[in-house]
Amino acid sequence: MIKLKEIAVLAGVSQPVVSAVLNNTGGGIRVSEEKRRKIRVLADELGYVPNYAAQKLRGRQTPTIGIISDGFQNPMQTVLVSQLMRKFYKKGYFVLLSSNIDDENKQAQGHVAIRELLSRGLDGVILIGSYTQNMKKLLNLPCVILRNPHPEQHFDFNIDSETGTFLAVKHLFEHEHKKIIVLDSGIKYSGARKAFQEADLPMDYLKSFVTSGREEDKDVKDELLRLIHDENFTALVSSNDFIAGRIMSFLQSNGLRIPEDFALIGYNGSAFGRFTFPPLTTVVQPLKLMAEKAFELLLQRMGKNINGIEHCKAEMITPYLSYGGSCGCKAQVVNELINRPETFTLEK
Amino acid sequence: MIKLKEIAVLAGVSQPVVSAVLNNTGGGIRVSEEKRRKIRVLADELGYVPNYAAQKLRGRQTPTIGIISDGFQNPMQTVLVSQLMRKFYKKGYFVLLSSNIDDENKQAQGHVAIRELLSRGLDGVILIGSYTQNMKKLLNLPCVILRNPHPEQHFDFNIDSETGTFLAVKHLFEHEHKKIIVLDSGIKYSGARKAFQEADLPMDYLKSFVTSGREEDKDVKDELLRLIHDENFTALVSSNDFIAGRIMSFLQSNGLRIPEDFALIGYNGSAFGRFTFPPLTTVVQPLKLMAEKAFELLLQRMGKNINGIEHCKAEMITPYLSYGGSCGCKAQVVNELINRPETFTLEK
DNA sequence: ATAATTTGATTATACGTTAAATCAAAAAAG
DNA sequence: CTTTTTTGATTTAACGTATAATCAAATTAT
Repeated sequence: MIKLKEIAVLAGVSQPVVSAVLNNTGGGIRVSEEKRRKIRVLADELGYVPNYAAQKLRGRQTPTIGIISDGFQNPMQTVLVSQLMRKFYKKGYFVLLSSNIDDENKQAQGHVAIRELLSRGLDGVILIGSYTQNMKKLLNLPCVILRNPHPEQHFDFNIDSETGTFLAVKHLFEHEHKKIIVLDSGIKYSGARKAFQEADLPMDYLKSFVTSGREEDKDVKDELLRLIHDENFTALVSSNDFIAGRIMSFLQSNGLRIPEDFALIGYNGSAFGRFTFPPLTTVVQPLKLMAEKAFELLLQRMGKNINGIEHCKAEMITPYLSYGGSCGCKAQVVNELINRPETFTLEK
Repeated sequence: MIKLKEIAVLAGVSQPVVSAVLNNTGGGIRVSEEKRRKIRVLADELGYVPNYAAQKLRGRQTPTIGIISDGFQNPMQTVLVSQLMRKFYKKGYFVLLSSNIDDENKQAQGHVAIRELLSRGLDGVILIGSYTQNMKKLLNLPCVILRNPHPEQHFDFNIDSETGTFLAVKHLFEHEHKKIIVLDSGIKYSGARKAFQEADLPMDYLKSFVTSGREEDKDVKDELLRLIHDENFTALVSSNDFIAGRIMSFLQSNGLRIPEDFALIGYNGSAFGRFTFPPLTTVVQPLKLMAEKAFELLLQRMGKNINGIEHCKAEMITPYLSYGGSCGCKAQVVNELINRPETFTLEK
């Protein structure tokens, strides 16, 4: 790698002159126009790239944000990451991404990703997904934590899945559905329970049902048909849009009309829901909003130099419904973002 | 930020001793067990994090790979990125990601992402997607370029989309289909043409057809039904799996049976194809293979210190078919990876 | 008892950069 | 013509770390 000194020798000047020229920074140094040109040409020809380590050591800051996610395949996370990158770029920050994949297996080795990233000189960090406790002491700089699934751990923003199904079920009530299946037995199911309690409906009108959505899940399909035909369940809230789509196809191929005979609501707001027929009504996770909030909060914390972890906000973000035709509404679909159909970007 | 010298003062030793202890590195320095313990405890308590810039400047190398993609929302790219990260992590490399989003708008500003990333001390780079010419001279270190859409630019590996549709159409021939619709007018359509030429079938048996897959695309739906009912087209190769799924739903709700009345083949091998009914036969893009090849090639080039761009391989990678039931095959679906249903990981 | 070795450290130095302090020569001001 | 200012630089120092060179004291060998 070529360095300033080498350029300086070739240009017949001292090394600080080269530095001053290439950085357009005074530093009190004045250089003649002729030499400036010469230096710039040389730097270009030799392909000079500044040594970051040296610059950084000397105190020069390209303000940099680290985003550490526990994976880049989950579309929710990639949406968050993309949104955040865009925002920080616009604000003049450089963004470094890394992942703590596999760290679960290597607890002993420590959190390579975060350690490495930190040591590369960050001004702030956004942590997405799970992280383990000993990241804590490493994080002695401003950070914001998103969507941490472990309840005993900290987070700043998390999406309120419970309210998601709560809203979905309440909406189905508006379409006169009383017997409803929910594809979850955990937090999303509990949101449905709340809606039933609030509406004073008997709990056996609410069916929890778990399926992988796999092709060979034959029992599940039979059971689904039984619930519909024998027990008169008339609607279903899925745990994600893909499975909702699959169930839609399955029921349609069994002669049921959606939504006339059976109503469906998906979950996640994935763009895929705009490609079923009828389009899915779905619970949208406001990832853009979440990114926006995380962005603002991190800027704030960096300004005040607050080391995030001790001051977590633990704010829940409420999902909302996007109406396709599958729930029984007259479909009023806004097709904002369909140009990248396999992307996960339905949110308004 | 705490530094070695401060620990040294507190421990009552000189700074190099602290360095030696915390790095477990001889350097010729011997330290008593008692002081070692003391130093380690102090470092832990004070939350010492080494200054990367200084370490790097001093010559310490955590071997690092940069991956620069033109976006992290496209599932194809995130699969590539995830695969590559995993491989490099296993090999002991640290991976930094960045994106050249928005750089198109800021030509003048130069390629911030790549510049910043480079200056952070990389040993090799993987470029995914498009890049512009002046990245070239920045890239004076080993690199591998994937999937470059611009034909006038270099690449090492690219997926042969033409052969994808070629294979799909040939497969439909095996199921006795003769009149086939292809949802593309570009390179994928050209693959279909080749298959028709090879089979000596008239070109008007092949219909090119472009749709956004949008809900409101009413003309397209009418035209599709017309082609099927009036012109006896019996099969379709889609440009992606979502649209294939949407068409499947649409046709089913119009009383057509898949695959008995009409056969469908998707494109991309997205996991979503396992959630339609019947599951989609789809053209799988061998992203894992691509990642594997890129990984190997970069290691090779780093070993030999070859600066990629001048030595691009321009190797095409051939897609393959994964058989669901939608083409007419007895569905023999392997559900390897369905536990993350909205992920893009069908590949075997 | 003296020389040689081992132990446990210290001091000096270099990595590439940038900013501050300094300086010589030329130009402008008195 | 001398003094001051301006121009165009050079030299020095510092960022935090890690290694090499050095060194004093303690231990072992002769």
